[in-house]
Amino acid sequence: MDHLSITFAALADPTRRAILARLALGEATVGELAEPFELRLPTVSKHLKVLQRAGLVSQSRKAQWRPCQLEAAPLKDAAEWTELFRRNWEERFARLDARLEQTKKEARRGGDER
Amino acid sequence: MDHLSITFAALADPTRRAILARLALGEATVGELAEPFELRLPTVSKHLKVLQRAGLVSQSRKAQWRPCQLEAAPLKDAAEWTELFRRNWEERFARLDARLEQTKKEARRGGDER
DNA sequence: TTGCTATTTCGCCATTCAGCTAATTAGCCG
DNA sequence: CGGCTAATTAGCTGAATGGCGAAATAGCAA
Repeated sequence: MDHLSITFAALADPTRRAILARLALGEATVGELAEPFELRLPTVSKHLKVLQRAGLVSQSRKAQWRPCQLEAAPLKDAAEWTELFRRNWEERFARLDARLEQTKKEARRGGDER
Repeated sequence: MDHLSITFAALADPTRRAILARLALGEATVGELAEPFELRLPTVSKHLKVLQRAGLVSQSRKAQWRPCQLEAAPLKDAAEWTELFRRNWEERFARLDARLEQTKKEARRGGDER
């Protein structure tokens, strides 16, 4: 699987997006991350593994805790893809729109030349 | 499932992103979309349904053809979420970084006042 | 060592998903 | 009508996913 697909897949879950939002406020342990959701630890642990596979989260060690930290790089890639795509398309759309406008104008002032 | 999750999930497949890219060039029938991939029609049809559920593609009818068209609105939502998140986080990161810089400076010039 | 806490790994189950083939529907044309 | 093409639906598979509880691991503390 390509990087972009893995990133989008990781973002395609509200729980995982909430985890990311929480991590944006600063490091947190797995337990701390689990607390606001009504989810068992193993479940959260699995979500974290998905996020790590996407490179969105990294984990360090402090005694028996494994604090998680946000990593923004893949998010940047995803944002870039989406933005670029959208911009390209809107440009194209604008050009198409202009052409239709033009055609309409020609039709109004002449009818069937061309 | 929420809108954003559905959109991200739809984007989390290279085939579907390729279909969107093709549609950015203009309308296409299901057969035309299927051709460049080595995929059977029903498979492409299923991908299209996922894209439609996400509101990324709309389908009209022309005789026995069902030309597909790109719809950009959900992409905008996804881009916005990602960009906003990233920007927020980078701001926060910059602030944290500045604070660390500050702490380092204080440590250098004094040691343990606080 | 024993015990306590934090976290992961291991199975298990139900659901979803990407792919296929075969069959069905929809619409044209002769 | 009958035949042709386009596309969808139905039904199947294997793989992945999200949830769980139970067991294993890692590290501190007494």
